[in-house]
Amino acid sequence: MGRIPCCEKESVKRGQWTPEEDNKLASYIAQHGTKNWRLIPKNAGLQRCGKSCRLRWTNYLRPDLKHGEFSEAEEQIIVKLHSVVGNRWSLIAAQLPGRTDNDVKNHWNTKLKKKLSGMGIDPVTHKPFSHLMAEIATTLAPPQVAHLAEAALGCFKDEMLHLLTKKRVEFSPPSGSSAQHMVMDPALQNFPSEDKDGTIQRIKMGLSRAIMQEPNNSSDKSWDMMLSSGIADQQMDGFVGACGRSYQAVVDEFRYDVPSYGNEGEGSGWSPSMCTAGSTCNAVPGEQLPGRLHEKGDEHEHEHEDEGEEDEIANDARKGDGMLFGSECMLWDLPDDLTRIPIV
DNA sequence: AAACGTCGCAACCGCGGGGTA
DNA sequence: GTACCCCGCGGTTGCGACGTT
Repeated sequence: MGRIPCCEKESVKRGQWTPEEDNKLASYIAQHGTKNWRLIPKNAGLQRCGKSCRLRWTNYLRPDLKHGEFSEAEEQIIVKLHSVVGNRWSLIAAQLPGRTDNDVKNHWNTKLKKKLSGMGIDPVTHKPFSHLMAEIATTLAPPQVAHLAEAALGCFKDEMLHLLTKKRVEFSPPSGSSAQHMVMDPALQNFPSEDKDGTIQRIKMGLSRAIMQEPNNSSDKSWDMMLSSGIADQQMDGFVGACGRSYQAVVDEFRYDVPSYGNEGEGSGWSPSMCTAGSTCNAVPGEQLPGRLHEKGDEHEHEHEDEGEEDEIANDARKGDGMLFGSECMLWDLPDDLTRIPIV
């Protein structure tokens, strides 16, 4: 027995709302409120189903809605709350006055996910990619670690390269399983011309560093930052209550899981200072670091950068003093043959 | 200028929870 | 206890706008 449809599909209009329909709905709700959505379209003279009306009202017509760009503070709140509750958009939206769950969800899917990925942070777990790799790698024997590095290159390179070049580059995973078989497919043979900024080198270094990196200790910093960078205590109380978990549980999860999204100082929350909590990174907030991945809008930023950049990266790496790859600091000490990508 | 690809937003869909008779 | 109704939620899709070739 199937569910009874909310309306007769044949008799209702679907698709974009016209200004006339908006007016009818808005003026009806202004007079009668939003009780019983099933009756609203009928009474308002609309050929729409109640569900469609509710959606239109809650996502677009409501007078208290904020339209337009998300502020940086809002973005930080979304990211932080998402790291605690995941895709519970309504919960997250409830902490952002004037924003709907649909807004938040769309913004997350179209912007924030990419932003985090571009910073080397897995948008699902909110951990740096390198952490995920390191967690797996610590349980593996050295030969398996080599395989992991290889697999990781296969998995991440498409996304990474797309983010960096804004071009879809199709690769097939290397067919061999050992590091010595790490020969890129023909598509990559053409890549060196696009690797002027050392993209491939960075990916190689980042992944291999990731594997060698010790999982680091978390700190209280991220939580403190969260409270100080946009979410008031009171707001957080409400949120913690709404997500059905104890305050301490949420705090603990933040302390354990979340990289330092917030500001180290007055700089932007999205600055390169978004290093892993407890990392040794000593990056200066706001300073453009060599390993930072590009964002839309600064795609050409590094086009003509100092040619000594690669040396600088290598030096940093040798010193082990926390060069930034994506968003965090990693150590570099993997044999060349595990990471070598032949560049023709 | 046209064709094609990508992006972002609005809207839809199906499921599940809560309330009620 | 259960059947039904209404509503909210999260995932997905459609389509116009915009950018690139």
